[in-house]
Amino acid sequence: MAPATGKRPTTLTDVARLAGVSIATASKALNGRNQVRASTRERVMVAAEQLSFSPNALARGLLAGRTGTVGLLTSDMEGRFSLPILMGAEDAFGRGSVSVFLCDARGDSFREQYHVKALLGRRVDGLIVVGSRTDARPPLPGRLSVPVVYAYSPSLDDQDTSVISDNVEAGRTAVDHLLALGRSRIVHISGDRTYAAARDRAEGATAALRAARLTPVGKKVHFGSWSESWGRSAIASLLAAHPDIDGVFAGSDQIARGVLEVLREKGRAVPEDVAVVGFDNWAVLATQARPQLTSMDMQLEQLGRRAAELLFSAMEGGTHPGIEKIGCSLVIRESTAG
Amino acid sequence: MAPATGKRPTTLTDVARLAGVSIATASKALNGRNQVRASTRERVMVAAEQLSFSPNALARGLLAGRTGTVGLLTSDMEGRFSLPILMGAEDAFGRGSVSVFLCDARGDSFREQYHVKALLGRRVDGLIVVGSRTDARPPLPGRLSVPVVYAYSPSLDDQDTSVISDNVEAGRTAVDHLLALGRSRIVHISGDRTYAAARDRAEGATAALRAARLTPVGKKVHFGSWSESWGRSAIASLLAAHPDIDGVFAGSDQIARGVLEVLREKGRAVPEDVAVVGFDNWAVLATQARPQLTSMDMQLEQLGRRAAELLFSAMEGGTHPGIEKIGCSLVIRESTAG
DNA sequence: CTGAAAGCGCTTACAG
DNA sequence: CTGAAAGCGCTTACAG
Repeated sequence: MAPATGKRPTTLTDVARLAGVSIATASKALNGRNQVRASTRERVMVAAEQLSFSPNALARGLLAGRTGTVGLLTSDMEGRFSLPILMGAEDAFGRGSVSVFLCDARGDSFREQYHVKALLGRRVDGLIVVGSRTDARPPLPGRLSVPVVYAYSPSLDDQDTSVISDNVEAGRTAVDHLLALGRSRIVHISGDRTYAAARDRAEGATAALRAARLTPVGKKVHFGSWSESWGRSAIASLLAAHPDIDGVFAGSDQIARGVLEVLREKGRAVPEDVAVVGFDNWAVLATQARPQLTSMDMQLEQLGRRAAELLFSAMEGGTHPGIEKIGCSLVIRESTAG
Repeated sequence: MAPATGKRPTTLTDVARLAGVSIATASKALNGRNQVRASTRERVMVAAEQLSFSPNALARGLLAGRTGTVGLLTSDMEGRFSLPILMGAEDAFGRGSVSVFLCDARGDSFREQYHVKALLGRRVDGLIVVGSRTDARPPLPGRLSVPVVYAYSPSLDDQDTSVISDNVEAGRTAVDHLLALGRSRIVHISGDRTYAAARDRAEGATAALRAARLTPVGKKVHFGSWSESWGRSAIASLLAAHPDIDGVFAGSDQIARGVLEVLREKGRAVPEDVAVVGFDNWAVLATQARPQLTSMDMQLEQLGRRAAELLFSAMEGGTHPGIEKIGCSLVIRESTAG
């Protein structure tokens, strides 16, 4: 049925008729083929402009076998991870060519299947799959007809192409920063240990301490949950047992916010008495903390850009099996900078 | 060129050949037309299954004149508003039929134009435009060939279809809640007054107070910015001038968090001494506050559902000029519940 | 330089 | 019940 707002979209036939040429010539004129007389091209362009002609990408895609469309499949319901990745991917693909469409599977594998089918049915040229956590995930089932790049959360199949943040190195960087400030009574308070993100960051943090011939205060990493309330209760009991703590590496900015709050209440000055590093560099939390929070940034836009580059290359026939890691950067604010 | 991962997608022709029928019959069998013998249908189904045939939506769309695709154009870079709206829209369109693709214009009208062109070129059946703030926005330029629904942020053209949250009523609801708790020394601390959201909520709040023959403490609404730090400084100076404040309506959960923090520091018990209501019901902030924060919820999923319904109806030829308002709901937590 | 024709993958009257 | 044919809107060899 006809759309409410109007007139059926103009077609190349309309343009050709108005310009008084065949559709073949109109097509060539519009696509910059050079077997067209300048004046003819001009007439066609004017006609197209006048009718605000916009070529039907469906027809084009049908012919070309590629649609200039990429699907980004996410399960990140808050969009905290996937939107920056989407932006990075869009940037990498650039304006002129490829469009990225985002679908949300909400962590439901049935819905994921549905979206994959819908996207493939619409003949996207490739797929970027963004996980909601950094743990490796099963690859999309079935033999897919287009290349796939896994971002943020790698595929379990090491023949697939994956791009992730280097959480181990980030843990090391965070602790090295505290060490460089002269801190030596350092604790690592992190989130749910069932998350690879928690374990990886802890691994890096522990390695950095070990390299400095130190062990974490309390002799272990303190796993819990990704929440402010865990940050509060963890730091409270740690301070009671180890009043000499002088550095905290928190597994997330939420945890760090809880830590900062309790440090304030206990009268510990940050960063003078205790320096604090968070993780995620989530602006809403980090810049509004007292003091403002130093945090590790996963560089998600860059991750998205890289995912797009790898996908583009794969669409051209390239192969990139394995996991590529993107470095995280340290964003220094008041909580470690005085 | 051929995609790296493989074989060109199977076509109806492949299926028909394997089943030993014509493509016309294969098509009818697959689409449940009833002019097909049961055993033939069965053979075709098996063949399609075996080749994991997925019909080319481009070809279908070309024929049908509609693609079963809707574009959701957002400018909300954090996704806090647009992702819930996306989910609501997906739900409303249901599984079987329409897919929603999200594009991010990042508040840049050039990029918005680009995305609109890309979406229309791909022949979406309709467009949902989601703003980043509640202020009315200029309509998409040009005569579009598909219906458009504006969500969250209405179109300035009252002939367009818009769905928004009822911020005025929400302001009233929040204050009525405080009044019902017996509070009478109420302040409203809100965000940037250049935002319609701030002004609308303030209008509702003021009306509710007036209806109770009260004026806000300090005789005015306290506008500032959408941040915790503004919440902190605003409540601090208000408490100094008006120590008898017993209720706070904050224009956002971020502001409310700042308010709660200072109330704690000043030794005011919440909700016993001062009851606090926030706005947005942003789980990360509201559930981790001390005490947990009562907040107004804009029901964005419902807003998305309604936008999808209106768009669907418009695609069928219906018209719905004007602005439809979705009610916000009060989510009661400890900060007003004792 | 220009246009008639074939074809991308599908659906739908229309004959048989 | 089945299939040959036309056609959706476009592009691209191929003749002229």
